[in-house]
Amino acid sequence: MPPAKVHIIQIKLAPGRIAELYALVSENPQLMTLCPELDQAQVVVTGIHMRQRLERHLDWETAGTKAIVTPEWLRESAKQGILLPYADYAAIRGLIPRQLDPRDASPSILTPPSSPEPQETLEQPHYSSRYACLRPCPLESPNQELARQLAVIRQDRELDGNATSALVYERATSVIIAYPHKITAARMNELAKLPFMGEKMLAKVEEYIESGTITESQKIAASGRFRALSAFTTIYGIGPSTARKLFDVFGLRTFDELVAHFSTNELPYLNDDRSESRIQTRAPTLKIQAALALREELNERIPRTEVEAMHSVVMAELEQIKGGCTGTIVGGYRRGKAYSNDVDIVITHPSLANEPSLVSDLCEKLVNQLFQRGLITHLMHLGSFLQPGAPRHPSLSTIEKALTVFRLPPQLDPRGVHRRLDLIVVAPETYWTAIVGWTGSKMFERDLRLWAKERGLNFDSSGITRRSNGKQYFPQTEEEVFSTMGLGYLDPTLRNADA
DNA sequence: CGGCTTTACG
DNA sequence: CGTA
DNA sequence: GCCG
Repeated sequence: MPPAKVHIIQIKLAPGRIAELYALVSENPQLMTLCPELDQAQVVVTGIHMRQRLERHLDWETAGTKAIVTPEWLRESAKQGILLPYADYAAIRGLIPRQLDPRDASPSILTPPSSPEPQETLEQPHYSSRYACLRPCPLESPNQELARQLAVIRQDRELDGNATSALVYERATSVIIAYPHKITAARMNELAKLPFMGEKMLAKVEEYIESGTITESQKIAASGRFRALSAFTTIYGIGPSTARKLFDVFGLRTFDELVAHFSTNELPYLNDDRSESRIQTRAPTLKIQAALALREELNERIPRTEVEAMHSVVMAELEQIKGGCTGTIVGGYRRGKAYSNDVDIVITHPSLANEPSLVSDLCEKLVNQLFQRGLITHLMHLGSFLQPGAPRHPSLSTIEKALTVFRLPPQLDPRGVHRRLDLIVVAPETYWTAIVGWTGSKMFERDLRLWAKERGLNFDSSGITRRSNGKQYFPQTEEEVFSTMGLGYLDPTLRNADA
């Protein structure tokens, strides 16, 4: 009997559990294989128990042709090394899972009344994939501490301006946190088969297993220069290059020295004071001095309840400008993080369809109104207003962003902590690519673009285009964003590919 | 040995 | 150069 | 530093 084709419905399953289930399937190839297409699956593993809920994914008649089972079936089958009877693990009351007939296992599908297109199969997510966008990666990993120590080396390379070396550690770390088992000496053989695990990386992992620490990480973490550069780059607007200059050229070591330095100096490319004399109708730009003063607040993490409060406040103001907008919180919040570093909201409205000028209008109006209300205190970036004449016309810009500093009104936050808030306004046709593009994580997005590029596509937040002919795709659901690029779907909570 | 995501804005 |  |  060929392996059973198993599809996992991610909805209603905890992120950690989803990753575990994927791992179980992958580890038992003789028993079962992953099937990214629900239509073609023989066995469907789901946490759903209600018929109506299931019917959002699968029509009732089709469901009757498959075995719809609970995750326990998968776990027990993997443990015992056999395909256990489906009927004992029915997920839905009143739907007896069908026992598979070996005869219809091999041909792809026997009765496909509702499968018009051949639709090539999607690449299935797996922790051994070379692409972060194909590795299910929950927030918590059994290898958190190892990842943390490797991340020290990565950051050191980054601070030294060695982006390429940093990238390797970033990728290796990403693979390690997607690996669903605690890495031990017994697992080294398997680890060595994973992508980006080369000679040097494995040596470091081995050292960690044996001693609990990586010498190089320890040494870096103890270095005064590393500590200073890390501290300096926590300030918004100071990156590796500026931090090195401040340390090496100006000899600065502490925040107090930074404050003194910037009370008489400003970075040249942030030194635009032309608006100073005019009456302030626009939020001031955040310059280094202000960023230094706000450093502690901006680095304070934001609990989910407060992220939601910020969203509510923004949506209430938006409703006054244009009724019926939708605004979705993306970023780390959408990936399930308990605390966020900033808040990203993707906003759209039906009337913005194919109207780039309305997109930027709405973005500007929203920012102005929030500034008038005292809610936005600083502005780092406002999307351009597509000047007639100069700009090119790659389908115009149907996406605008405003990078801001925001404070909740005193009733909602007596402390009035300054928070980073990004507002992204998009036309409805680019809504779903914007959602995927702004949900992250960073490594996930990089590999999404790399995957697309290697397949002749270009992915960005404002759409998917074929590189050869410029043909544009506008997916109508998040799943469609993935399937358009030939990727199996991954729940947002499984896109935590960064250390 | 070349490539490593993407690219406009300030 | 720094940021998303 | 690792991959193709």
